[in-house]
Amino acid sequence: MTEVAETKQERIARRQVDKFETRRRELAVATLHTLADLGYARTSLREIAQNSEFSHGVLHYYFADKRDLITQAVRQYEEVCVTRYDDVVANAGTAEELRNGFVDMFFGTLKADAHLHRLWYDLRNQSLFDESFRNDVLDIDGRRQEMIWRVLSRYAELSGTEPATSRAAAYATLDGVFQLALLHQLSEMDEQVVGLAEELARLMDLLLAK
Amino acid sequence: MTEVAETKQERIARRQVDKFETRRRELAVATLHTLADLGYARTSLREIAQNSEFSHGVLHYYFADKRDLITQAVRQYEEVCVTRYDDVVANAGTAEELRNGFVDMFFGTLKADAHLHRLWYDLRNQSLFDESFRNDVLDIDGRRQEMIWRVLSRYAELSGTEPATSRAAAYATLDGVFQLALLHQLSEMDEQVVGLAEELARLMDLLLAK
DNA sequence: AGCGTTCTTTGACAGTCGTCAAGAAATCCT
DNA sequence: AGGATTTCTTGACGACTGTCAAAGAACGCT
Repeated sequence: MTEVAETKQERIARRQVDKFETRRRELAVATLHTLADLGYARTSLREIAQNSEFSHGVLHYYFADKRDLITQAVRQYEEVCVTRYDDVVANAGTAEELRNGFVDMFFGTLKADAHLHRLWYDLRNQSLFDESFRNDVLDIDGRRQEMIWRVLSRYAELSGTEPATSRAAAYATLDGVFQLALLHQLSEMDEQVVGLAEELARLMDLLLAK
Repeated sequence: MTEVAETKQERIARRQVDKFETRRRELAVATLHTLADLGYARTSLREIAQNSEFSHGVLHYYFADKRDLITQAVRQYEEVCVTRYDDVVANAGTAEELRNGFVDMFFGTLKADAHLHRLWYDLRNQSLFDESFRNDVLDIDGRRQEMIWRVLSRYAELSGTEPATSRAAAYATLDGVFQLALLHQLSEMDEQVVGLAEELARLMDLLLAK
C-alpha cells in the first residue's frame, strides 16, 4: 500500500513537474518573442508578460530571476536552430542537390526568421559582456559549428574530396556571410542579399580541397 | 570696420565652435570607453559622465539626447577602425610579407582592443533593432569592406592572381573569423584563437582565384 | 462540500533611467 | 573691474526597472 501510495505521489509529483516545466517553456517562448521584437537592451519582464497570457508577477513563480528566464529561453532557441539543415543533408543525392538545398534553406530562413536570427546574434554578443551567458552561448555556437560541418563534410564527400578548413573556420566563414546578409536583409537592401546568395554557392566550393 | 568686426566675430564663433566640437569629441571618447566596458544595454548617461571629468548634466548641453551622443561616438569609432591595415598594405613588398603582416595585425588588435571590438559588434547588432543607427552602421561596415578589399586585392596582385570573391563575401568571411576569434579570446580559449590564427593565412589563399 | 495545495494577480518597494530647469562657476570682452 | 556669455553642477521630475510579499483564484483530493 505504501508502495502504491508512493507511486501515486510520484506520479502526481511528476505530473506537477511536467506541468511546471510546460509553463516554463511557454513563458520562455513569450520571452523569445519579446527579445526578437525589441532586442536584449529593451526587453523588460513586464513586456514579456504582455506577450504571454499572464501577468508579470508569475515570472518570479517559475523563474528565479530575469537571468534564469533568459537563459531558459536561449537554451530553448537552440533546439530549433541547430538541426536546420539536417533534412537537406539526409535527402541530397548529389553534391549539386546538397549545395542548392543548403543555399535555399540558408536564405529562406534568413528571410522568414530574420527577427529570430537577430535575437541570436544579440544574445551571443551579450555574452561578450556578461559572463553568465558565456557557457550557454559557447555550447550553442559549438552545435552550430557541428551543424555546418555536417553540411560541408557531406558536400565534400559527395564531391569526392575533403573540406579545406577546420570546423571552426568553415563555420566562421559561413556565419559571417549570414550576418552580413541579415544586416542587408533587415535594411531592405535586396540586391545585396541576392548577390550574397549567388556567391554562397561558389564560396562552398572554395572551402573544399583541390 | 564692420568687416573687421565681422571677421573678429567669425573668428570667435569659429573658435567657439571648435571648442564646442572638441568637448563633444572628448565626451564621445568617454562614451566609447563606457560602451566598451559595459555594453550598450547597461550604458547610462550617468555612467558615461563618471568616465569623464564632468557631471551628468553637461551631456545635455553638448548633445541633444542619448542617441545623438552615441551616434557621435560611433562615428568617431569609425575613424580609427577603418584604416588599420593600410600601413601593412603600403609597406609589404611580397605576398608573404603582406599575408604575415595582415595576420599579425589581425590577431594583435583582436587581443589588444578586444573591448573596443566587442563594442562595435554590439552597436552593429543594435542597428538590427534600432533603425536610427542603421545608416551609420551601414556606412562603417562599407568602409570596413573596403579596408579588407584593399588588403585582399593587393595580396592577389602580389600573388599574380585575383580575388575569387566579391568585396562583400571577402569581408563577411574574414569578419566572421574575427568574431569567432573574439568570442574565444574573451572566453580565454587561447588554443582555439591560435588555431584560427594559423588558419587565417590559409583562408586568404582560398579567397584567391586558381 | 470543504480543506489544502498550487497557481496567479495585484500592488508596492527601492533603484535607476533620460531629461530638463535653475542657478553657480568660469570665461570672455571692453 | 564689472557686466555679459558661456560652461558646468545640482537637484528634481516622471517613467520605468527587477523583485517580492500578500491576497485572491483555481484546482485536486477525500
